Amino acid sequence: MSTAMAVVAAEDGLDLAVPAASVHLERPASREHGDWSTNVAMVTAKKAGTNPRALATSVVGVLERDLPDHVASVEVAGPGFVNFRLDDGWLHDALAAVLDQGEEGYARPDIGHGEKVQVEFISANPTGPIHVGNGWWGSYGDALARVLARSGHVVSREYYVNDTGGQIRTLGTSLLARHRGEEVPEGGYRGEYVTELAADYDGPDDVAVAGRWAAARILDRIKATLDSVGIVFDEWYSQASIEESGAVDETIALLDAKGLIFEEDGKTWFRSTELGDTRDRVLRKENGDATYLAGDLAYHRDKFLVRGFDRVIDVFGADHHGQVASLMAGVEALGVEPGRLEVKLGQMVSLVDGGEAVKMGKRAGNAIDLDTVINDIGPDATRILSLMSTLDQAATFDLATVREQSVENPVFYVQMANARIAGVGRKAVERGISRTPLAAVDLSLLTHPRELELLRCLEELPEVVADAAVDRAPTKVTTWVRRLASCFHGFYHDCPILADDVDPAVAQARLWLVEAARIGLAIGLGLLGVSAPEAM
RNA sequence: GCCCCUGUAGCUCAGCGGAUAGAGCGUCGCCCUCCGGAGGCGAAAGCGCAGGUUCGAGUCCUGCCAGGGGCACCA
Repeated sequence: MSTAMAVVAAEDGLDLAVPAASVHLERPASREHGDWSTNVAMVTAKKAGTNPRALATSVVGVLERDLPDHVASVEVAGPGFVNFRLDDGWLHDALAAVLDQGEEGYARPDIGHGEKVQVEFISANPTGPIHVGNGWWGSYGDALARVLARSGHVVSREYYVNDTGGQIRTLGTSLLARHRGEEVPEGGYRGEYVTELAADYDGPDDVAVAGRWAAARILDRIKATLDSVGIVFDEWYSQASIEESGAVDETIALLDAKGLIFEEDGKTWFRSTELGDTRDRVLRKENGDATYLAGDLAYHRDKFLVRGFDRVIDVFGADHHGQVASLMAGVEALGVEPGRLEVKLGQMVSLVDGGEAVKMGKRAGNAIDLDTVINDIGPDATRILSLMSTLDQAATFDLATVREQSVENPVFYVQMANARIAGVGRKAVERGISRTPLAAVDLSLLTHPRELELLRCLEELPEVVADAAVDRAPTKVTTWVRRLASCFHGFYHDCPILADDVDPAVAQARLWLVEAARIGLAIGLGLLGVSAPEAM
């Protein structure tokens, strides 16, 4: 780390000499190009009136007068890159840092500086079982929250419960029909769960009461399902409570004060076209009921203006795309700076099973039930699969590849690395070998390419966490975890740790390297919400 | 018609504007007197099409083609 800082300082020195805008210090894709590389010469050559290679050459000349710690050489390459080659010592220092900071302290880049951010996700209506799309986007939201929390943000996870309105009435109607042994009316909920619930219902023959009763039951089941994949919330926020509190009227009044409200056809309208929406929106219908948007605006007013979140990230399914423009317009109208509300849209997910499309379940009615998938492939596979592709990708997944513990199972590959790490620990105990204190271990004995590769991977984790947070892309953690597992398997294959003919000093250094790998895996899997079993 | 997302290897997906585009599966080879071969090593194979910006484009911009999702006083 201190080495990296020294290199950055060298780069800063250059910034003073040459005005530069987009100077990067980065890890080259190919190791032949060194450990670090900067494009400073290419970016600045034009303004400096020279060519990149010539500038790079003089830069290297300056640097070579006094090389920073751990820098073995600096050279010009390609179109004008300045490449730094480091000695292995910087990796040994990095290893010591991982071990020193441990699972709690390592890879906690403070990019949030305590920013209060709310992540709202899933928020599926309690009118039926949660489906796979919710599980996929939910895994994203949960992992994003974890990544943000690890990178210096104060995070709150929230589920907005749509426990009022027309859909709940429809649920009540459907439940009562089944309760009487009748068919569900057109447009109602026909899934088997309604029949199951109806059998237990012993309340009054009242649509509103029946609807609330059923919604509460269904919400309990949703919670149980999410709990089984480790998705938890800090807050379950009731839509009914917003409407009952008078917040909707207050919000409309706020908009009215800005001249954005008008009455027409007996309805109350929001002039959202003033703020980029495609048409104006109704907030209160002729019968006096608030629309969904009215409630949603009151809800977002509560998030920003009452509870004081600096930033709110809403994770919706792509089928809610149509809501975004009016929500954004409304939030801006309420005086919230654009940018403090981010909406992430998760594209649709489809499942196949050995090439055959998975059919929608009878139980859920019109979608693939998340519970069924979790029971099939397990919570860990459900989560890691969800986090292997980006939110923007309309992904297709094959359940057959992850159903059993098999070679082609990506979850298994990663967890196997952890099991092997634990196995090394068990074997060490068996052989009566224990780790000597780190201070007495010579980490510089780690020189095998496999060892160095593993160290490089571990050293990148803080940067990966930071990137994942900034880009709102927890999949970057998934990619890293798989790479770490790959590096570990390679190391494990080629570098015996406890074999009889291994120098005890080397064995000690390797044991500590294994411990660092354990720390890295634990952090990475923890961010993904995937368990790290010690045996398979 | 308008808006959003996507098009990367036979398949499923990764790829902060950088150098030779990666992984898993599938296909074809190789490695067990070794700590768990549930591993490792290697080969063949790819950026939808056409322009543009840039020293440099899979990545940014425009157009076209193809697929998915939206366009409510429902959520």
